[in-house]
Amino acid sequence: MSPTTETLTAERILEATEEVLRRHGPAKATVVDVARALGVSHGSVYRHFRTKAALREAVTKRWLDRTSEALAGIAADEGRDPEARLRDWLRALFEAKRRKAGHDPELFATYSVLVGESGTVVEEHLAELTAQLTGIVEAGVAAGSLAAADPAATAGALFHATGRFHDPCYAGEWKRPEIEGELEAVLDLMLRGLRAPVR
Amino acid sequence: MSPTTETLTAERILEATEEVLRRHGPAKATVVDVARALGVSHGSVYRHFRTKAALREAVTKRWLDRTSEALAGIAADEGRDPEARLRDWLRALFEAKRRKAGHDPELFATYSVLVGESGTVVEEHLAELTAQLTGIVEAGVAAGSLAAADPAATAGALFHATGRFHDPCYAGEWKRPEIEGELEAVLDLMLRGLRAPVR
DNA sequence: CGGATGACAGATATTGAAATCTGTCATCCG
DNA sequence: CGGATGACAGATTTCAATATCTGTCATCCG
Repeated sequence: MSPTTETLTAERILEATEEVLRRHGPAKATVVDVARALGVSHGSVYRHFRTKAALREAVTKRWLDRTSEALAGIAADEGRDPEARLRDWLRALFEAKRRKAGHDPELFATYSVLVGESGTVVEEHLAELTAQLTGIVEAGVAAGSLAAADPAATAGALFHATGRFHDPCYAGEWKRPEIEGELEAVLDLMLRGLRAPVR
Repeated sequence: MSPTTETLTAERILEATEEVLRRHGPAKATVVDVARALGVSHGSVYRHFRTKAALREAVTKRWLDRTSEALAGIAADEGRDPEARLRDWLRALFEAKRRKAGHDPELFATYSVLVGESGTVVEEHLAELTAQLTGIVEAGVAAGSLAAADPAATAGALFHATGRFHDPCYAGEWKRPEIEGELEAVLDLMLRGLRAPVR
């Protein structure tokens, strides 16, 4: 089962890096460890990723992209009521984060550190999420059920106002049982404001 | 004016501790430093505060109480329109935090660390702030200008939804120029939902 | 007597020498 | 020739010895 028989691809390096990060944590995971796990020299890893930071960013991007893709399904479900989609999307974002943080806190902490390092990648991820939200708000405006002068700004406000329920810096709060009710209270307050006045 | 001539009070110890924290930062400030600054032995400090943690908590409490008192003025101004008071209170909270973080980032970071250590004290501070907010919401409900079935829950939602604009973990964001507009967008969205429907 | 002191034990932090890591590149191999 | 290698320099981390700190308490002093 010598891994050296397969070609060394960026993909295989990323998988090995995830494994090394899972095992050693963000502080102790080294490029040498990754190379060792793949049975190659560390020089070979540098052929595919210019720096250790670039390698870590690529791992972070993969992880963030998995979240985006899961949510894209809800955002794109054109058949459903936009208000319900908005609620479900924000609830799904919260549940996904909470599940990860609760199920494997160390791995979640590891990725939180990576996210803190990877400026550009994170910005793009947040832009993608906000774009999905904007799409839902626009659908609501088009259908006449939601009122928003500037859907993109409104989506931003929705995302910022729910930070407590998706930002890793609040991960400790997600264990408290009241947290679900707190999300519902924020959702109720905001959606009351978003609903188009009945004429 | 040798300080040794004055009596050693909890108050004087707190002042000296603030000074030592300001100078050395949270990691390097020791009880021995505080005693040295006061010209006494460190055993004397332990006569007034059972542990180093208790001393740090007392310093934290003083700092947090200063913020609460400044905001209490806005919350208690019964003469003004509750919606305007709500906006001003949340804006004042944001401005106070932003000013501190911008003016002396090191000191702000120091207090952020202390806040992270001082569980109970911080909980009480948050309870006090939420109580002030609840008072404003109740005044609005009483005046008929705001609609809230459960003012305390609504106040909690308002506080949670504006976390981005007062929680120290977002201090880095407060330097961006767009941040003021983002707060206004969140306030607009929430206050639209809070406003009592015109009959 | 009530409050301040400083010696002390165990816990924590600092320090500097040795080990390891990052990133490069001349060299090797299929 | 194109990709893998491992020696290397400089940066970073580890580790163990050393120093400092926390919290207690028997003792001292006004």
